[in-house]
Amino acid sequence: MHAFDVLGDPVRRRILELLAEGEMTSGAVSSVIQEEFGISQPAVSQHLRVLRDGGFATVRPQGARRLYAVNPEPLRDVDAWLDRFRGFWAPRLDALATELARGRRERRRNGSDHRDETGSDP
Amino acid sequence: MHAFDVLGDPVRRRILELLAEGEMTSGAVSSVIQEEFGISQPAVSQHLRVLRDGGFATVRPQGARRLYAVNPEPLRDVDAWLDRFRGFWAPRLDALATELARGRRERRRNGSDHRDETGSDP
DNA sequence: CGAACCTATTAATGACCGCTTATATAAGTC
DNA sequence: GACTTATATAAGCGGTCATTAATAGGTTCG
Repeated sequence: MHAFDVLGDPVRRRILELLAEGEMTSGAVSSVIQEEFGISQPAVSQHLRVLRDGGFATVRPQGARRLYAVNPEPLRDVDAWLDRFRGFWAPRLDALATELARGRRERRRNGSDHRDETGSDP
Repeated sequence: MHAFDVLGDPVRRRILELLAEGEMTSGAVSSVIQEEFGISQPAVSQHLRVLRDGGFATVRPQGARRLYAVNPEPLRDVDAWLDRFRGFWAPRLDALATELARGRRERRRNGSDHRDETGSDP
């Protein structure tokens, strides 16, 4: 499943928003989501699974609970994909800032090819 | 259809990549996509429609042709949604750069609420 | 140990999405 | 005005994904 497909679901986006604020147990996530979206616990668990499989979240068992946390890699890829559009809303000065960020990101990945990291593979 | 749903499809992402490089006629887009993905002209046309409806692209008739161009707004929203995760991969110095960009973006929108622009509405 | 949690998995169902084929509309060309 | 080109729409089908219901695997605690 592609990064954007994972993010295509509002429940999964909301879960990531929650995890962005810090580690949370599966149960805590479930509570909030069930409250907000009115879906069952298994449904939430399956969304968590998709997030895990997609590399958006990591799990760490703690007794009977499972602590979930954000794994930023795929989100960074999405961010990188957006680079090619930044010119549309970040003219001139901002460009300097994002170019800085981009260059740095580029360097961090092992001086790679940059082509189509998140892209649409025919 | 939500922004991320629109971006969930590889064909649509590819179309946006093409349009990012400049205006293109429907036909030109179709050629490339049909070549790369092996789908029909109507299929491409339908994807263009989704991009139009989602506000990702604008059209401008020119004789018999239709010129498509990127409309960055929804992409900017996606970018804004990512803000809450930037801390994960843009520590310290990069933070300055993105914070610059973010502040500027914030200011440009009419000093709004910033909450959940692209978000998952329960 | 056994009962009460906490979380994940499986199987089945329903909805939606993307594709194709067929067709419509509109503009250029002879 | 007929023919071709350019693009869009309509209808129908197949597949995929989210959800639920039922269940299973662990963990804590009395």
